[in-house]
Amino acid sequence: MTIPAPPRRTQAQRREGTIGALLDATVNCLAERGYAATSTAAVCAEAGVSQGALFRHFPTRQALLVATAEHVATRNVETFRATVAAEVDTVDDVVAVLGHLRAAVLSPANQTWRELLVAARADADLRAALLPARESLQAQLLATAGDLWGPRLPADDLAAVLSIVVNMLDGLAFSALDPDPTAAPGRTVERALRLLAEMIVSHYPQEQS
Amino acid sequence: MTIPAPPRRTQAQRREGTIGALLDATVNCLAERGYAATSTAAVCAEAGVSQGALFRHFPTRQALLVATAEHVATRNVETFRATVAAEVDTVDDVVAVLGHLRAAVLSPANQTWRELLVAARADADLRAALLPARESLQAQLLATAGDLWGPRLPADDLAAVLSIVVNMLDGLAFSALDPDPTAAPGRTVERALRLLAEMIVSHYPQEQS
DNA sequence: ATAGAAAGCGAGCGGTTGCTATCTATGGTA
DNA sequence: TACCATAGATAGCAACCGCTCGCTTTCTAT
Repeated sequence: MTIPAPPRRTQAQRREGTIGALLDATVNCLAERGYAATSTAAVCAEAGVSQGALFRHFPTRQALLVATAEHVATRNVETFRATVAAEVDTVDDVVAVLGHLRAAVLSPANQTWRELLVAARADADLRAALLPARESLQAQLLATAGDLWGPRLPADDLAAVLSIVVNMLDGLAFSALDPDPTAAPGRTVERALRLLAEMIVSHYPQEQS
Repeated sequence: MTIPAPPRRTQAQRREGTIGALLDATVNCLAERGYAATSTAAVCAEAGVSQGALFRHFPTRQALLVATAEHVATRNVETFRATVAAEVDTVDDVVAVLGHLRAAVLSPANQTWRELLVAARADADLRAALLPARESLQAQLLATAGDLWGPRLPADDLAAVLSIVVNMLDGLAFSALDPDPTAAPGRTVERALRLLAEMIVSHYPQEQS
């Protein structure tokens, strides 16, 4: 009948725990319900934490969102890095990479990032906070792509190809109205990705090995 | 000292006038301040109309936004149609068309459409209202592109190319953090557009005339 | 053991939101 | 003219928002 002894945690552990829960909850809320519906109350409910706890660690809602942005930015970099860790020679290889990238772009972390991006358009402070994270993300993405394609094409062209690919995938994700965008809305997306792969490979033929 | 005689307007004219003013005001609010800041009060202030007038013609805020979506959808079709009304033979021609398309995508009407797109992700009713408009828009876009490129490449490939182009431009617009995305954030966007044009032209060489 | 600091809680405050109820003004109709 | 339906204006309501404040609980240092 006795209440089980609560686990003993140091203050830093408690702090880190609730902050982590709040950040994860914010990511979930943003990805599932969108920016407007991500109220402090909703985040606290999802995190299993009171509002007082939230405002102890984040002075304002905006601060929480900025912290969440930086949180998912690092996650996204890791995801991308893990996604393109493959050899690319044939068209099918490129198609496979594009498919994996597409799945990564549709992940909750990237969904959250996108939600924050559009919100930043109407919020100068959030925009200022997102800019460096975005540049760092792009730089790391470029470096990762360089490891894969470096010898195959000049650096400027690599940035251009990357811009085409990621912006297309982002545009696809932004404009997706269906709850599951990978479901069959016609094959034109798959066809477009394969066409893009063919164009890239034929425009930059592999070095003779 | 007498108040100048108010112009005599029929009821239908009054109705149409305020509805038009409300729709235009909603487009402006969405494009400039974003979805969340587009409150009924803000729209009414921008339109120079009372809230009572708004709720007479639109039973709910959502209905206003849905009507606005259909409003800008037709506008966007016209814009696109006017944008691609050019001959395309050389790479420079394609680059020019892509540039015009980019400008069109960054226009307020398309900005509004994008704002509604992301809002629809968290709003089933708005999503249901946007779906047919989106399909119609895509179909008309495809038809227009067919007039330009029809003899040059098979229909399936045309849809794929179109998907690549518009999704890339959309992604570019969505991810733009700067107030003026056309300003010089490096030349990589221009480079990417030119590269894309080269790829398209070389992949689908023009028919011998 | 005890005092102080940090973490967490939840009631509540001012402000804004979408929307309604009530009233007046205006155009159509006999 | 008299009458009515429609259009528009104004005031205000209930709900929700971000955020604050006083309080209790939990860890740390002496």
